[in-house]
Amino acid sequence: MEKYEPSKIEPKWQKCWEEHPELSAADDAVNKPKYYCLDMFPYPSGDGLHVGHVESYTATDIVSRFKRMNGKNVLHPQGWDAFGLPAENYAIKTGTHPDLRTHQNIANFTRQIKSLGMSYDWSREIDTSNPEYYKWTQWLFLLFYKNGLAYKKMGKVNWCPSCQTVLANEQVEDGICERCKNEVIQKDLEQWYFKITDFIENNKETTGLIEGLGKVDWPGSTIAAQKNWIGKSEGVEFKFKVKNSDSEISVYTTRIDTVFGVTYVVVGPEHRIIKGLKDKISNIEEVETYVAETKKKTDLERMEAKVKTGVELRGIKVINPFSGQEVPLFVADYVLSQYGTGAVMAVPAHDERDFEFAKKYDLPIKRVIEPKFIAGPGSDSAIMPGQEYIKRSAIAAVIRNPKDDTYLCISWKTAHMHGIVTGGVDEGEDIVEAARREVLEETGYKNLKLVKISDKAIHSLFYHRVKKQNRWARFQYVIFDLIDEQQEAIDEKEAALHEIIWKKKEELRDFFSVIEGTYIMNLLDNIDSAFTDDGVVYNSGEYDWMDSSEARKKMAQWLEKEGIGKKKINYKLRDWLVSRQRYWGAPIPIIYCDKCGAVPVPEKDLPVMLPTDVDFKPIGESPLAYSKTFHDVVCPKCGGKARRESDTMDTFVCSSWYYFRYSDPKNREEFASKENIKKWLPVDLYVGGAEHSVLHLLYARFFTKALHNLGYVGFDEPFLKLRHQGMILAEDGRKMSKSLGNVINPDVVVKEFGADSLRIFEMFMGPFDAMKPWNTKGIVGMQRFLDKVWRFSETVSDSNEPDVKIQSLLHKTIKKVTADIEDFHFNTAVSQLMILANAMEKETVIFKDEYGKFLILLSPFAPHIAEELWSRIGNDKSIFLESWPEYDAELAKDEEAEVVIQVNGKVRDKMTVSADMDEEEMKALAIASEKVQAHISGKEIRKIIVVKGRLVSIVV
RNA sequence: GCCUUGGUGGCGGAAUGGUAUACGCGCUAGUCUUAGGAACUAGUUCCCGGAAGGGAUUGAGAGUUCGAGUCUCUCCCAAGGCACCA
Repeated sequence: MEKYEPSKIEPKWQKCWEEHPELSAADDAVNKPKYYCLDMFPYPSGDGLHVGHVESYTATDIVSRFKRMNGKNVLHPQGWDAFGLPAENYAIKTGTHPDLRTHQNIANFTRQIKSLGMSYDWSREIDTSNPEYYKWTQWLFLLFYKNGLAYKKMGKVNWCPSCQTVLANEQVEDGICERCKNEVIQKDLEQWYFKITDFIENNKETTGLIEGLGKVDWPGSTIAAQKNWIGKSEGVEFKFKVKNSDSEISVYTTRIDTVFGVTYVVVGPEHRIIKGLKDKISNIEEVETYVAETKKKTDLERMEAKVKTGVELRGIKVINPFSGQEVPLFVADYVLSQYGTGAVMAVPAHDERDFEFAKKYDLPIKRVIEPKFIAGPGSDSAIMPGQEYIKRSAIAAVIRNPKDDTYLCISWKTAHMHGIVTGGVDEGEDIVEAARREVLEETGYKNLKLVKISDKAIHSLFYHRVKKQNRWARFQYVIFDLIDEQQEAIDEKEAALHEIIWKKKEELRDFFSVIEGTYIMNLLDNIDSAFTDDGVVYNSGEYDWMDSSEARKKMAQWLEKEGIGKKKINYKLRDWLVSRQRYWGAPIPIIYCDKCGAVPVPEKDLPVMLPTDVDFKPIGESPLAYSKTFHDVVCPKCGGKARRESDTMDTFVCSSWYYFRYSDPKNREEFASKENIKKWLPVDLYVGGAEHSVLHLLYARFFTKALHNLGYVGFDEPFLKLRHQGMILAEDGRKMSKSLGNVINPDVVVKEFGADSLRIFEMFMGPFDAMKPWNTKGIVGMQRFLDKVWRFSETVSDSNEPDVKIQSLLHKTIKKVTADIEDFHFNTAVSQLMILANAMEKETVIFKDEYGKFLILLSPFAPHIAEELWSRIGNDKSIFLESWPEYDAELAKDEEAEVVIQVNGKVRDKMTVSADMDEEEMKALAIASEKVQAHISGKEIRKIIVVKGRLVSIVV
């Protein structure tokens, strides 16, 4: 038999599959259950395919082939996200038209993908820069426009001076353009927006962007990232009255429970109250100078400023509606004008920013929240007397509050760890005994009962607060409550305890303050940080001793009753800015007429074609504006002189709906027909990089929701199941990058090892979603494996006398590989195939049926070699027309099982018995074992646990 | 700081609460070969021991359990996302 040479067989089968497109085509007509398996379509960059592309495309190829063999009508398309800045920048540099460059790149990508044996339905290929495609991008823009979801407004926008275009908030990272890494500045410009904020919450029948995340199967991190980006916060908005004036200042807060701690109010520099109260502000010049200065700063400079700055509006006092207290008013640029009301109530004791500011300007800091370490009955951190004694989960202190029958508990471990107990534990002494001893010395009580308490509750008290100060507090005293084993005695003991506490009150004052019968640790008398957690409210009038959450509820009710405020929900997400002043994108289909204003281009005139007579140099305005053929038009409404909108759309608009187009890529009447959308969508499996966790996925969801809301589609989440491939690092553990010269080119790997080896290797490297380093030596192992499979095809025999061992392993493999593909555990699927191959190789004869089934299992992973060997064992049809094998639970069973015998949890012997031996028999055999006898003889057997076919555990 | 995901041999990694280290790489020895390579065979978590055997071990500590990599709690570390959003 000749050697396994991938370079010979792979091109051969690729050609054959190309001649038989029905093997990978999605059939609109057939009435089988559908499965839509989608890759995030690539941007065809000049660098060509990356090993990361190979990883995700192999995964979807495996799933697609697997689903087809399981009788599904699979839609597995590929296309090109062809518009975008790199091609345009390349054009500026070299003078090559972006269209030409893009299509060269697409040709290269296509060649590379085909060389990997991917089973795409190429008849559905799409290209967002093709007028047949962007016609519908424009049509969707107009659909949104007509329904009030696309609008133009003047506003502060992110402007990248280097790219010479505006950017969406999502494309700015830390004030830096994510593309070119230059600083982004703020500019006032009139721009187009999509109303994505209409869909944050449910909108009529359409599930909102937040709630919809609850019904999709997506990675937790991506769901979290989206929620985080939307940034929903629930709070209240209410008014501070300005003293001696009709003016009011609305503030927004999520922590109304801290309102009695307000010591000043701050407005952002753009707040209109500054103008409104101009006459009353005694230092107006100073204020105006400050405002002017902050306006000059970029967002980046504002954020980078280490020290908070601000100016008091002298002569102005505002009144806290809860306490009636008068507090000063400040202007400071740490308050964001765009968020909430642009004004905040400042609570330095419980907000880090306010704290910092108050320290700097020497403003009062008033504490109104204490950490909650007194647990009420029913709470899981509350421990009531009479609970069982638990051996090592000691306590240090239990103090009862007789007023409401709650207990303060301090765990021994925690107390000791933090130096609360000074006595310490002697070497080798039991920690619980140490506690008893110390208590005894302190109090003279003997019948101490130790109770278990939640470390978590303690944690919030000691660790959290103390660590924030970057030092460990040390205590000199400890008070123990005594909970006697006799319930009756408790009252008496309690009295005694209180006596002790009161007696020690003087000494204790340093760290316990006594408030209303509740002992509150006064650790932070010298506050050097804000306490920002929820806790118990005090110094707050009628709200005293409520939990933060309860106080928030009651305070909001009061505000609403008084008519000074209301509950309010705020979001960080703003509307999506979609216009770009660049050439290589889909033109916005709007015409401006002096008479009629903005007029949508009539549908029959779509697409608005990108002109070719332009210079690409970015000049701060779209290059389209200088195309005579493009710019000057007549108004479609009145026939008068008019000009076209010269901006193009953000490329994310093009990629927000492409998954619809695949269902009906050649439709000239609609973006996709209703039947085809209904037939194929939503997408069952979507695979792509985690870098799209926020932008693309959020925008695509918005498009689907908008189309659902307008009645075009019957579902409101486009991607049911989403998986991200993990990043593949270079061999040195660093990111692959051109500048480091450590990029692996798939072409080179295919040439040296073959596409099948590359595919299997990328699947075998580790969990699909994990970051993993490349290792060229590792591919050798894959080649050896495939070589082995190739070699032992020689031992295949027509006879059908099954080998029990191989048959059992084969069925186990069918079971595991099937489950692993469903679960995206490709690495263990490959490993299981290797185990089967290793076993088959050791046999002198392999039966054809078993070998064939093995090849079918291998085929989605390594399609070329599977197809080749399949034909070599006498099949004339493609292996991909076979059905996926089913496993037989009976055959997968082991006849014999190796049973482990444990004594006190340690493995002492093993025995091989028949798999269905009953428990009594196993017990008897286990006890009879010599090695076991050595460990149990002379001892009493207390317990025996038997797990059938697995183990016997003997406890002595 | 917050959110998310992780931490297991020399390396990538595997393990429904039930033999930790499957599978692959690497390494060691051997077979074949003029030689190198390839291929094949055996071995390979660590410590003690010639062996039989024993002990330790899944970032650290504790808890639940006959039994914990896996469940609970605390701490430490790493990666990624968000971040002056009140």
